Amino acid sequence: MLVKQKIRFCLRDAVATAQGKGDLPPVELPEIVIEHPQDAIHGDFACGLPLKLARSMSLPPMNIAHEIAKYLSLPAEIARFAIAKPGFINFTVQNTWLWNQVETILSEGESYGNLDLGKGMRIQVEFVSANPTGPLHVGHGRGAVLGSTLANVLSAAGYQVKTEYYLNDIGTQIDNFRQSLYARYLQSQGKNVALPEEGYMGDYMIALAEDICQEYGDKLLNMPEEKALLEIGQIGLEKILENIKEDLELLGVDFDVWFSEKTLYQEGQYNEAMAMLRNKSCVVEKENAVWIETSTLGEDKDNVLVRGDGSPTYFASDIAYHYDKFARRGFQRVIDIWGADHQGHVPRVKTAMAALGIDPAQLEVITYQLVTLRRGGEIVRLSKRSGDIVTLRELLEEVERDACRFIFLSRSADSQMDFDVELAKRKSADNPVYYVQYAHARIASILRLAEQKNIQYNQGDVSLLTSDPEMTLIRSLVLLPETVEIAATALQPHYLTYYAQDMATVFHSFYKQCRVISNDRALTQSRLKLVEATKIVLSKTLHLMGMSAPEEM
RNA sequence: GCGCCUGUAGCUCAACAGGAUAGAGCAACGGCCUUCUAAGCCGUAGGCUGUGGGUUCGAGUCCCACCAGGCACACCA
Repeated sequence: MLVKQKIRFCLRDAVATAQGKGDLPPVELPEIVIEHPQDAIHGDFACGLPLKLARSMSLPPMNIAHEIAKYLSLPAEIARFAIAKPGFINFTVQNTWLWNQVETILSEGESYGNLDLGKGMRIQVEFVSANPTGPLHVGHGRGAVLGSTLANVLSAAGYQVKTEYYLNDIGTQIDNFRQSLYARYLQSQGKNVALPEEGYMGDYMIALAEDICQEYGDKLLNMPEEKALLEIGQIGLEKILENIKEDLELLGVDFDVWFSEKTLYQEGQYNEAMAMLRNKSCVVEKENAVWIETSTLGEDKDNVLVRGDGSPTYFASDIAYHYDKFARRGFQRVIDIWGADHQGHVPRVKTAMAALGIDPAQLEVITYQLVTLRRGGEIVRLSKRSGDIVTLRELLEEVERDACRFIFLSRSADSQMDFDVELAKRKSADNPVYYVQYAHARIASILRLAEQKNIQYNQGDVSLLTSDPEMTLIRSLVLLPETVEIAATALQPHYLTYYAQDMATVFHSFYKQCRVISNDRALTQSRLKLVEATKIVLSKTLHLMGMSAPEEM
């Protein structure tokens, strides 16, 4: 159990005791929030509970604090507490506990920081899921980094995580893609044909068509259009999917499952979900189409499930898909990561889940704001169909993977993001990620030197670590578990980037002030333990973020 | 027009479900390498947290109104 939690309990018990003895009025307790004071002078943990209780108890906060204090029985990790105006109770941890944590980190290695929050619960994280009709663009990169990091974090927090990419391999856009590609192919073969009105206009389609010409020649010319369309569509899809997979690999992202939309129609999920909706009588036929009456379920309007031409909409597929996640595969929680342009879709899907008898709270959708791309001062507009896009590949050819991940990760999903390609390229060398990795490499270098000098330190005495830089460093190390906790609970992996930077700052400062390998044999051994623990924590944090922890730079 | 997100230092962003003096990086300025990596350290400067009300012992954070930007409101996905 985290120390934070133990403090929470000891406060709760103290209030209950005080209330039992009649020293405090019997009011209901609010949630007890334990935080880290900004100023170290106030100790390691702080709680403003007396302030929160002042109103309901009609007593001055300082009086409440003193009453609580009378009955506090401190957990072993805490050395002392203090009451501070206007009504805080501050706690300071035992040095022995901090020293023990260094040993704990050394013995646990990179499993340090892992938690049992999820208790093995099965959770799915679905992300990217871009249509295989064109290359990934920069925005998809953001979703990919967000999703893969979140999956790592949840896994560390004790969930059984599966990652998934939903492949839209059927439907209107795929038909459109086929026709666009076929037109480009015919053009490559010297035919004078026009592209479909709303077709995919990007130059990559020309390159793709030429690529197919190289490989297949005029083979597709000599077959009926119907057949050629299907054939070329399949070939094109596979090639683009291959590209998408390469892009994701460059970004260090992979998936446990690639889920094909088409299979929803082949394996019955679609029919089952639709039948269930009909049974709940929230499906009607009107205006020559099949609708779900979402308006009677709390939405603004009804939505079409099956078009006039008999083909299901994306929404219908999505209902079947999520039905599959919960009803067939039994995930207890599902996290979807979508671009903000799908924002409006969230309540509809949740409403449909409720109609299927699935608790909508089991589905959590994280929408990330769109990436605005700049080249210098100029804004680049993104549109796959018009083709004027900056691809993820283009970005990755210019900006290194770890740097790219760090930039995407260091903004909260809610905030719109400016990604200046020029800047990212130019500044790649002083991106914060290198600052963090440099700290790791520096430690590796110290440990190499210790090895060269044949210094054994497993008998090192960590209680020799008493100076400010040393204790500050240990205090930073022990924040890893709660950083994982908050990132996993809030589903906000950007906390990791800030923790990583803090860790590096504290280490670099320690490094400047404390020589590790010195003539003081005993101190050398204890400091070697400390820096090795630091290396573990840095490495773990970098790995959670999907970045490398280099031994040298 | 309805809804969602955002507005914090010159720029890019944080602020741990309301807390103590709002923090980093970059850019600017001034110092620090005969010792384990200077991709580093130490310091200076930079703010009416978009505006106006409200709730609270306490508001960047919650509520209302307004201003500005983004997204979305399809028988596209």
